[in-house]
Amino acid sequence: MEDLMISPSSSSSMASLGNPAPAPQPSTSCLQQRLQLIVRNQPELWAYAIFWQTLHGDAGHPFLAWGDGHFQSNTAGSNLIMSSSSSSSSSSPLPSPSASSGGNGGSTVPSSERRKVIKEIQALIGDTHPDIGISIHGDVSDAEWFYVMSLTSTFSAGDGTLPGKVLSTGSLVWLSGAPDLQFYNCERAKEAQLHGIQTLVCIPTPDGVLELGSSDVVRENWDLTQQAKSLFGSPSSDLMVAAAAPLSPPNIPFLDRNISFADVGIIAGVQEDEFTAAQPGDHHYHRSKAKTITKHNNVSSCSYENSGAMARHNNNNNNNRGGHINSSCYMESVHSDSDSPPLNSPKGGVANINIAAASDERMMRAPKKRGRKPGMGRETPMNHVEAERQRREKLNHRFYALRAVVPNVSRMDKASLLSDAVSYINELKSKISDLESQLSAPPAQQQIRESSAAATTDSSKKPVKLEHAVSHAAMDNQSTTTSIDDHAAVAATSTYSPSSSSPASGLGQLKVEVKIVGTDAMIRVQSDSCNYPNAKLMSAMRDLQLQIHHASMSTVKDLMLQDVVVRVPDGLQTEEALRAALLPALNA
Amino acid sequence: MEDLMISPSSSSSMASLGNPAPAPQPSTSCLQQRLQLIVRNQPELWAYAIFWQTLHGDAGHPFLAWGDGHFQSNTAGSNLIMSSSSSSSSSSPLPSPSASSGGNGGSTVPSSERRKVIKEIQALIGDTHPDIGISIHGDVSDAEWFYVMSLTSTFSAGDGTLPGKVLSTGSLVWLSGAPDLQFYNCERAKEAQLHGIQTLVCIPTPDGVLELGSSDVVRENWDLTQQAKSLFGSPSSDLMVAAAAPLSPPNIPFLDRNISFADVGIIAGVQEDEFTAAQPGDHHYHRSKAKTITKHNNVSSCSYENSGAMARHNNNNNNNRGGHINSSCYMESVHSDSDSPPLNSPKGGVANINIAAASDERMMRAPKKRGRKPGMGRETPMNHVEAERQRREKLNHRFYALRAVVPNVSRMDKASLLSDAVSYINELKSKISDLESQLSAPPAQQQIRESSAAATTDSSKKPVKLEHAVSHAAMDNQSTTTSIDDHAAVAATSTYSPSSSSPASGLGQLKVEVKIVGTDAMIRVQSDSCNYPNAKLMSAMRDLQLQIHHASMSTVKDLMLQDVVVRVPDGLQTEEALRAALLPALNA
DNA sequence: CGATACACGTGAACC
DNA sequence: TGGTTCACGTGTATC
Repeated sequence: MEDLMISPSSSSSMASLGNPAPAPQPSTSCLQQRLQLIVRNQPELWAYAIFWQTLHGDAGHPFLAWGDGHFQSNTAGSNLIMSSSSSSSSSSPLPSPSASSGGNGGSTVPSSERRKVIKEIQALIGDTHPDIGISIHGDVSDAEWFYVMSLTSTFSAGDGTLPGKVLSTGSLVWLSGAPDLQFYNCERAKEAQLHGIQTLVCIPTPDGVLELGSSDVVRENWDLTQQAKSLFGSPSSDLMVAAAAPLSPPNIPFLDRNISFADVGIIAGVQEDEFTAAQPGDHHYHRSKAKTITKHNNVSSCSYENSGAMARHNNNNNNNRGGHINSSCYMESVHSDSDSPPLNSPKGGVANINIAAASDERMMRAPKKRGRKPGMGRETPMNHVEAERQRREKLNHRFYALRAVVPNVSRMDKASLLSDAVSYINELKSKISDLESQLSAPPAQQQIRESSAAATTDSSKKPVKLEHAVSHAAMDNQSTTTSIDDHAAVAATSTYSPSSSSPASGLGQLKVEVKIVGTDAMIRVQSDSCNYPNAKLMSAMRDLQLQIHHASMSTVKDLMLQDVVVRVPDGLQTEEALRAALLPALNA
Repeated sequence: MEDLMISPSSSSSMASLGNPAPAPQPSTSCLQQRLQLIVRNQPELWAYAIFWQTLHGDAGHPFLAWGDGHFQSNTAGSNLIMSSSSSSSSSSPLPSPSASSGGNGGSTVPSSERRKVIKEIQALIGDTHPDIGISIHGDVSDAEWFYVMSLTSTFSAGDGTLPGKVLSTGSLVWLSGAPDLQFYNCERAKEAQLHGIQTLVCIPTPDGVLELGSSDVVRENWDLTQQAKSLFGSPSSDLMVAAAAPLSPPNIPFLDRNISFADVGIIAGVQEDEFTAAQPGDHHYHRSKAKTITKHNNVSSCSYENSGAMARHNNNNNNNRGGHINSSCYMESVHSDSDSPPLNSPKGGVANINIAAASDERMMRAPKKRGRKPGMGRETPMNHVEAERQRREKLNHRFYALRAVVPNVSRMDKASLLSDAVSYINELKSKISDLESQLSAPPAQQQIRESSAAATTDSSKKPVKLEHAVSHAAMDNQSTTTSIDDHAAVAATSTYSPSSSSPASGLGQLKVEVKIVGTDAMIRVQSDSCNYPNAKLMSAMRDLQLQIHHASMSTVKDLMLQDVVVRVPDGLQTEEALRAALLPALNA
């Protein structure tokens, strides 16, 4: 069943240069089969799979629209299928599903009405594209409703939506459990959670984003992502899948150790050359640049019948000077380890459609759905390298995730990312304290903020580095420029100039002095006694997570003096920073 | 001159088990010589070296106190030396240097007064331990002042201080340049920067932390760290130093390729066994546990005269089953790669005194002080492994930095850290958007957010996710989200079980007394210091519109005392009423 | 060609 | 014991 359609159409030859407009997407029919395959191929129960395909609207700005979908009904035979191959290139986002369903939560829509809406959508879609079918069966569950309503959704790259985020960052997102969905910074995740989806996964592919949803809590699963990548990542990966389809992998034993690696190397070389021309893969995803057909193929083992022994890899490149081999069984298969290459790199890349050869030997594991292979000799030996690989990949995904939420990643390497994340967190912290202090205070001068809020999605790759302040953050960023200024002000002087900011407060009587001595900081605040400056200060300090050693405040007439000794927090180690963090709260 | 003192005293035999109390530290005299040696041994100008030695206070919690120090005066002959071998085991931190110098910045203290203070300290130290000497010469520079004042500092492991951080993480910290110091999350770094220190390095050792300071900007330097490790990390590493002293590697040619790696393995094995007994090394520093004498030796190549052939490494371990060898020439030298073992791991370890064998062939480079060895043909070969090592270290430091700013790091591994950082950032973002939306909205009922904000900072690991329901959708499709968020927010506030998380907190220890005398009320609150009871109290009083006359709060360990004198409000004229009005806010 | 960055396989240590 | 994490050396790609 569902033998893979080999889709020669998506040839990798287009990968080198980005001609963004028509976006080489896999053919829809093949898409459908792939979706079904990947959903059914899992041991877990997945409710649906949606392929969001990358389209390019005005100005070439990419966005995601429904490419194809498959709903796996839990009642046996009735699967919901909706297809729509790139209806148009219009960039105007369609109304979001929830918006169209009115203000109330989607789960309150009765099933009958849902069916009606589905039919309407069917008609609508069928209008633009005839080769689709929506088979509606008796009950329209919450998940189905969510699935169907997704048909009208589009997501622009880099916005706060989950697929959009995944598209722009190229990093996989795996939300499992209602809390994950509920509190992930994404509307669609919450929507899904409201519709009973417990696990939501978005996997970037060269042509778009594959989304999977399940009503169960499914823990992050490497196999699935690999299967997804092999199915959607590489156009000719189907070969692999076809070969892998049989449950029991071909029993090329090769169980003798000490195999001459020269042999393997030769095999690898042959395979490699063969595929190097056919399917260029690039695994250096984070480099943008229209990449040439570099690749990084690995010959990986497979085999193991019931054996828990995991396959091993032999990492070699074009020339056959293979490395050391100390593993056991090998099956010839090409492994190009590209893990979720971000489609558009932040730097410059126009060519955000690069084909990643993601065929991996592991996708043939658990060919249909089987949990554990119990008996097995020899699993430790190579399990390790495999596990390590998995660990690396997980770590990398975490890096991608971090990269997704941290704006202004100056350089794309991990170290910069980390330090940028640190500074960004500090920035956010101070901004929060700023805001909260302003909030807790009477709305005196409020016009200061309220600046941008636009400029979100434009994700201009390059110029981020400067004015490392606002925006670009994709999701939030509507925030203010003020905090930035604070940071900038902090930069230079060690001896803080008392004036600096604080111009807004109007009445001149606020005075804040910060002195850091050792690990403690002394904060002296002189202010007007009205409007509860003590509460402001304490709240601000709480928000800054300042641990108070001692505090004392006195009111004389309408003047309040506050002296506080706190432990210097990690994030605000300079007097200027501390003062800057406290000030807005106080004159709010 | 200053030939290496072989210090047989610090035998590695004590390394196996951690008897925390008297902390087997190297003898002071040896310490002093080592400090001098390492300072003078560098091509760069280092102002001082301080060895912070690990002591164990109450409950075995380790902290760092002055072990020994050496100040390298730039004026030739007058070096400042202060020694103090573990004056006591008192855990109460001494007053920080700046605090003792009064409220103004340390750099403003006149030199004469500095000298006086130094003398005082000298007397103080001399009292507890007679065998120390502080030689004060004419001018007391800023750096000297900083150095001297460090004498009274202690740092507890894991706190925000630099040595403490290094002690707890076991990772080297190298801050070069004023900005680095200024913005590193550490008070001492900033203090140092204020005193003209431009480069601050903290190197973990088995017995403490070695700190080096320089008035110049010194780039991260592997030689120094290795020398430090060999001097302070491994007791018998000096053997290696002596053997390694000759600059040009011994010209054992071995230039024929295809060398039998069995030979190398044997050599390695011999060397290994020899040193395994003598100097146990552990390079897995981040695991605490009283470690046995495991090691991880590598036979590394060297040689390569002018030949363009790159030297390659053969990585093998105890048993000689070496990996692939395709390199050329080898020189036998044991390379035990231990990099800066963290003394106490965050997890459990009591035994944080483990000896790390840090003998490395590289530490013998630049034997006295010479910058570049020009002749050195071929630096690329192992420069690479070196560079890679440095890169790893840098990355790790970034990780530590991230760990420092991200609260609630569930587990200590990198992956968890990253994902926690992501969720934390998202949390912050959502909070920001929440606040901003609230800010832009009319300040109607404001107490709702108040509570949500209150729940934020408490460090309960898990339930962080619950709070921050609101907003965060920010830009896309806020239509449906608002309702959801409102729901969530309402739920949060209403249910909002008192104390919410905070299970760890003191529980029953909240005590509130209210005494009304005349028109004033005295409020005494005794509570656990966590979760910012001061902010709670102040906010509550603001909400009750209590005009504060005077307030004072102090924190002792995890207990906070707050005394407030307020004017009795109109609505709450009885002590009971006032107390009842305040109570819920306090145990919220 | 040097510097930098990354992934990989591997040994080791901890649960 | 097995799963998991880590650092290391190495090969390689990119700038």
